[in-house]
Amino acid sequence: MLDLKLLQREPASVAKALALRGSSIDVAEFTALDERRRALLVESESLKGERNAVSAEVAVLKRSGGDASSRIERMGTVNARIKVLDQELELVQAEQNAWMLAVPNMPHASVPEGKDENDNPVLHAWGEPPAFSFTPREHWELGEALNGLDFDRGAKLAGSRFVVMRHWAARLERALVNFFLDIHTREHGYTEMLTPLMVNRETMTGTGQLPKFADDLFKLDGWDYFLIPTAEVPLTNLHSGEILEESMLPLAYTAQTPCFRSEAGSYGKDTKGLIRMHQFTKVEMVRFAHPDRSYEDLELMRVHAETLLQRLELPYRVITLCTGDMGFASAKTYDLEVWLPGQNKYREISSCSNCEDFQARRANLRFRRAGGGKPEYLHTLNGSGLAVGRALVAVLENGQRADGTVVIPKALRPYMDGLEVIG
RNA sequence: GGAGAGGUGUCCGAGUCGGCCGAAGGAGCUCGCCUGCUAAGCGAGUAUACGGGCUUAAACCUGUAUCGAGAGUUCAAAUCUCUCCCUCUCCGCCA
Repeated sequence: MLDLKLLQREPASVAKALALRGSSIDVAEFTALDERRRALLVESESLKGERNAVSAEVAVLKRSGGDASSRIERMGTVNARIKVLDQELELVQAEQNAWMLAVPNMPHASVPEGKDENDNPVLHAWGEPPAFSFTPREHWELGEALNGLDFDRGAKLAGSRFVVMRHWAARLERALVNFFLDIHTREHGYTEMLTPLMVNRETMTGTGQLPKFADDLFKLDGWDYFLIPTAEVPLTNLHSGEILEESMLPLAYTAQTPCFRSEAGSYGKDTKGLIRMHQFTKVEMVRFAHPDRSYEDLELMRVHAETLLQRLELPYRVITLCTGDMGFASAKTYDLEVWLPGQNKYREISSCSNCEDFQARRANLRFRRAGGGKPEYLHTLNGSGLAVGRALVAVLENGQRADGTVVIPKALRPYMDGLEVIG
């Protein structure tokens, strides 16, 4: 959610910033709503002030045995008017709130301008795509041939975009999870968390999934619970409503969770393989940063994600999302794209974003500077570290050999009982 | 699922027959003093949100709201009523 005061003071510059990301707001509509809200508020509050004053007089009169009936009678009409005003006010406030919740975050000044994913500049690349003396296969061929990925049974049990992982594949998934978590907790200073996998409406609103993107979520029938699409949701909402000490910042959390996504609107995209599933595992990093230093935190988090790919010896590149390609809540995002020889292209495996105070305002995440002062919104960041299913894909496709076997990256072997080759 | 207890400010904790409660008291924190040693003493201050006034802005002044959430009764509710949520205890059930 954007700052109400900023919208009141400089609606034109807000609109300009949002236009960069291809989003338009109706400034006139906002201004009209806000002015209406304030007019109602002024009248209602002044009448309530009168009522409070008269009530005090009534109290005095009653205690001294005086007659307060005329004042009480007069308050009857005042109360009727207050009731009408407050009902109207509630409607206007609800409308304004809905309006505010539907507006995306503004891009940071350092974000390159652009229209869509074709305008995302490459920040840097690491590693060389391996050269094969044969035509590299896609991961689902390898996975099925090696009897590890069972898409047929996944479909039988649940439907399309589900998989059953067997034997080495299940083990590899767990190895990746443990490897990622170990590095984040031992070397990067993150605290490992285990959170609910379903959360309530308020939590989903705090990070921005609701109210606008309900179609992307799985909701439980008969319960006001939603399956989390990423651990970002429970982790970022962890301290909602709290006021943290400045000395506690930055807080760094990591969690591995299944992620559930309806993938509505992605029909026909990535229908084969593990790339786009209704359920996938992801290790997430979330940071609660000091607003003065949140962009340093973003660079740090990006490096944390990159470290994992380097240890796995997987070639990748980093792109900066342009203004037109960023997510709803983000002010700046880096995507890590890993090289997939089977597809012969780079595919997203991590997304690291600084949401600044956009989520903090929704979820009421604040801190107080040392030495007192008013609480301020902190900045929230989130990044994949990494998407486990896609990491498994990358390991298979990059490690494959002509005979159909797959070499496991050295860093992962301790997590696989020393196994060096699959197949 | 059954029975009971409870949800108050950063924290702990008082709120009697509804009014003088934004809320006693304590801790913590901030500032000042004192002391001269890692502690103590003294004094003052210390909620948030949204409006209005003033202002370049802030400070400041002022109003309203907030004592789990919502609704109701009343001139007036932390205090009464109802619904819901959450926590705790006991029983049942269960991994």
